[in-house]
Amino acid sequence: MTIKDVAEHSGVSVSTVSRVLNNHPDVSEAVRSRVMETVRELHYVPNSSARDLVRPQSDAIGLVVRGVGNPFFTGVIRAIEDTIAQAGYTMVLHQINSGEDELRAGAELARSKRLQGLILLGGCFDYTPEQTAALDIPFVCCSYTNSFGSLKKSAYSSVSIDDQAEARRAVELLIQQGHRKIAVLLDSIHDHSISELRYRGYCQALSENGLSLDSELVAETDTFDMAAAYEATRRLLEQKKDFTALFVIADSMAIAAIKALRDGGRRIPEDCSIIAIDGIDVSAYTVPTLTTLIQPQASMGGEAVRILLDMVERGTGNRHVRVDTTLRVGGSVAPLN
Amino acid sequence: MTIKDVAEHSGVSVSTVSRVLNNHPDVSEAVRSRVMETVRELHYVPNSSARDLVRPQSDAIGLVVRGVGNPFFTGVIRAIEDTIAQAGYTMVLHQINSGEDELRAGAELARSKRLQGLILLGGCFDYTPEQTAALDIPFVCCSYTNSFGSLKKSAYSSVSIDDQAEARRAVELLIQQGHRKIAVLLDSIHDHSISELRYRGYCQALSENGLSLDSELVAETDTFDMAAAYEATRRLLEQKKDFTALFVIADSMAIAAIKALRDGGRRIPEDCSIIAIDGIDVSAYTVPTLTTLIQPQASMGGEAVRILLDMVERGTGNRHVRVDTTLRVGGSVAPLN
DNA sequence: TTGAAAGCGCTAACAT
DNA sequence: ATGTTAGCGCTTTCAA
Repeated sequence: MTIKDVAEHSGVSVSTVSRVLNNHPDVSEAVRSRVMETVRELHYVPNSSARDLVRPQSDAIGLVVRGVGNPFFTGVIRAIEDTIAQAGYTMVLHQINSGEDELRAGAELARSKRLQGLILLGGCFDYTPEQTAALDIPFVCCSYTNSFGSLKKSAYSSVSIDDQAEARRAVELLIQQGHRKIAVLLDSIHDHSISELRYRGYCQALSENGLSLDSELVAETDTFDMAAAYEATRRLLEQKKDFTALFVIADSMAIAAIKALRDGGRRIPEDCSIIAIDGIDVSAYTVPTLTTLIQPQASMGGEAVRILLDMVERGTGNRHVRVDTTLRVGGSVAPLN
Repeated sequence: MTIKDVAEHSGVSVSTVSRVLNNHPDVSEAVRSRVMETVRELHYVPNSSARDLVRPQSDAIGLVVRGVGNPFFTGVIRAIEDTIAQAGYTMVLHQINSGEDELRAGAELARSKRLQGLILLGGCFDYTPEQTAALDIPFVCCSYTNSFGSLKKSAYSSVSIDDQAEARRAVELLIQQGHRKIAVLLDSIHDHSISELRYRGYCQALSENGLSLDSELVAETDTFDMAAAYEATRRLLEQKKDFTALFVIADSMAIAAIKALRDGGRRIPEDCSIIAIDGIDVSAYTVPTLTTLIQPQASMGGEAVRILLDMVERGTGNRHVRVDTTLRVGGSVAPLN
């Protein structure tokens, strides 16, 4: 079932069918409707490989996401999709899993779909110039930076929060409430990624406020999943450490931590305050509502697209945008009694 | 940057480059390494449109998902991806939004990627034969059926739970605990979809147990989002209806309902029991843990792939598989005191 | 307004 | 072991 079949079936040439399919004006109404009729009848769908192959360039913007299931990403993806569509472009989403290399995936997507630009969501923080060289189109890192890599600032674009500063802010909010024994729940202190940055902010807040770091109050999960977060929190409790507050580096982990604490007999916030960073939808429905620093998912997505389109359309250079979080005052933080 | 550039740059012909790229055995080691070197140097990535165009057929299985953000889907998607990979095929994921037509999207994907088969996740329950005719490859509906459409059983495959029966089971669990005033929280009683089926189960359980349907105990949200579920539950409470139990058609909505009830001063389960259907990860971390009928995400995904590959490889006919839910006994249901 | 034909980048015969 | 070449399905000049 090709355009040729449609052409023969309607008694016209392939170029005429192509014109009809692409809404070219110079086709008689009679022919147009005859062709459309055939298309319907034959359930013809154009082969987009062939289409993409021949078209000089597409209107496609690529989005490579590591883990579409990540609830934090869903809001960002929605914003990206909307902004791209509004600008008259098409979004091509490509999902990869934790093992895959997002730069290779992006490069491949760029070729195969003739992308105009690329947005990366949930990538690594440690690219080298050699790795990004494979990408010959503009790209922007959404919700992360190259803090642990060797890329020059001018070699990539990014939209992100200041992870370390925001983590520090979160921990300081706890300190301001009188807390001194503050535990932290994170993926790993050496992941060369978001977890490490936020851990630095935690350390910074402690030291700036004259508190010493107690390694027994640092709970590592080695993953971002909730079961691990629950277990790590339980272990923290078992050590009978007398922490009165907990900083969690992600909302989803905090949801599990809340349950572990309550299952362990701690009331929140009376016995233990808890604060996190992310601001995913579901964490607004915990009991008590999770107090968290909300990353502005919508504006991060929108900004990423705007930076990219500026580069694509106007040839502007790479840009880095820092966005601020917003404190969601839930009920999970209280002054130390 | 095409295969031709690579060929010229390495001083060989395009076919030799193609052979190297596709791991054909009949290439000398010297030439192979020289070509690979050039590929790296030039950051060459094959144009997959051209590739797909020329290859007789691919090893691709398509997955069209309405709303990758839906937490229920993530487990299913993971299972589908794993099973497809294990069988030596490649998964092509295509995400669509609520407005788009999954059949058209699937047909387009099938063409463009030369799919061997298609899995639909989150589609409509009311296809007509005309609509599915556009799809000329085997497909299976995952987590839904054609209950409201006119498709013959032999015209499509499906993997799903028996929505009506499972809803009835959930409500009966509440009745067995002595509850008589049972409210229901759902999307719409006339959505020609999952919500309507589960509502039927609710009605059936009531009537079979001699309970009358009270329309004031039916809360419709007209959407699946949590904010609407929260509001609808709040309204239910405001009517001061004396229900002692609540059946919610989806876990995510139940999470919001729990909060609304607790914010309204109801204790769970002492003042109000709550049960749902789905079994998403996060609902295991509510306080109390949500009691729910778990849809076996992993086996549903795996089964969908197996049905599809049977059709693709062995030419077997369409098949329909019903899977059972598993009760997760949380802490949100208690006997009527 | 329509048709003929070139060519997009690639793979796979078919030659050598 | 390597090169030459014919298409895959489509869009787009160029001619008529």
